[in-house]
Amino acid sequence: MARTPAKRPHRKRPGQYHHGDLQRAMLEQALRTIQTDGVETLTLRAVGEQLGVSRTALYRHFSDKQALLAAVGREGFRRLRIALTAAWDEHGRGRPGFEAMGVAYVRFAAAHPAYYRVMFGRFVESCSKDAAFVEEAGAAFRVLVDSIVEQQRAGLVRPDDPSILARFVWSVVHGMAMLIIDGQLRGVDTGGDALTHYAAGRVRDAIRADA
Amino acid sequence: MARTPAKRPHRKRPGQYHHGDLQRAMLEQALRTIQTDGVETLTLRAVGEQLGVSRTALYRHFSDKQALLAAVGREGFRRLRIALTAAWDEHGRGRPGFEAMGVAYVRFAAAHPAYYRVMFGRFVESCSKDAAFVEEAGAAFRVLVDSIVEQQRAGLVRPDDPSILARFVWSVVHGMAMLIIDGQLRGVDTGGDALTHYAAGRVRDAIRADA
DNA sequence: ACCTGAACACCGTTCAAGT
DNA sequence: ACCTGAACACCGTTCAAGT
Repeated sequence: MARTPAKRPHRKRPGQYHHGDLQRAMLEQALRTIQTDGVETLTLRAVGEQLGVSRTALYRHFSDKQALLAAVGREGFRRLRIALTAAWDEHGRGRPGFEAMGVAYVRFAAAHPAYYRVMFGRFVESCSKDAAFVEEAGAAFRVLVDSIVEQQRAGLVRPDDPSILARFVWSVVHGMAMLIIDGQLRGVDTGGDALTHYAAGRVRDAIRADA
Repeated sequence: MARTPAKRPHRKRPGQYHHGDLQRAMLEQALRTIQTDGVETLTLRAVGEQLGVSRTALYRHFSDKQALLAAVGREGFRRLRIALTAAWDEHGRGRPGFEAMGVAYVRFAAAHPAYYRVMFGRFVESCSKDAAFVEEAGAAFRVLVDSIVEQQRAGLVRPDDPSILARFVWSVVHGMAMLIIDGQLRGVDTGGDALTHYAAGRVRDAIRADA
């Protein structure tokens, strides 16, 4: 998976007044905080403080806290889409590629749980007003739909409506991702590897053309 | 589905000092608020105020806000389990019964989204310390596992490890439930009926013994 | 045993003022 | 244009005191 190095956003020098690229720095700082401490403990005050900037400086660059979170979620969907495309391409754009996509999806969620929580769940309601967020989420979903259409053309997948088929597969990976993130599999299959592998086989049987 | 009438918890009379059954009243009031306004807007202060009681009275009955939410989630799992058992029993404890369980699961989530959000997602971490919560969640899961074992004995379902098979099915319904609740299907299949119906057929093919 | 009221340490957000 | 500082209206939680 393409991993962007977690470079720390620079603190403002005490002397200078302007930060430089405060918008970007705030997004990165929010990301770091969310990844280490979770979304629920993210405060605008702390973000400002860690950048050596007033706690209200954020409002010059984001309309409010929700807008900051929408930007985080949007970045998450971008990374997820890249991970999915890479898996699909690198494994031959067929059944193995499709399975690799599923694995990549679950791994992304397991590796960036806080990220994933911002992308889905409870913020989405307010994020749905953010056009860029919706667009990025749609782009990620389209990778899945396209891969299904391509497999249907190759006679690998049953010729049902691709978008409902995609929503079914999405449900499976999303469900696994959430169960893993919420620690619902803790103890029996913490990372969800056994489940992911098993589900890959079941989904293959569920959607194959030659059933 | 068995629906408990949403009887409003009684306000304390201004004159009297003791409320009576404040613990129960607070749980019910929290439920009402969550169902109408969502979890994120639930405040202990409002709960107290609506019951005509001081905003700190709650601490006599719950250790903190998390404990209140754990009690809500626990009640949610109880109702979900009852709905699942009813669907399974009333449709013949076979393939139709299993499909009815799946439908009942998704319907429960769609009908009580805020409930479902408390049961899963982000609170679970702290709820996992609450023994009663964990027990109730386990009981609901066991209904699913038992139904799978029963179908395996009848030769209807492939003889894989029942618990991993159950986790796969759980992922499917949980994934659908979350997508519906988060409004991710809004516009195309808002209530998720088309998806639920389609998924039922796919899951049947995925887990059938005579594949 | 059960509840209150004031107090504490937090929030997000606004707005006039500074640079 | 960008940032600050004080202020406002909220939170959850603690704790001594009342009934």
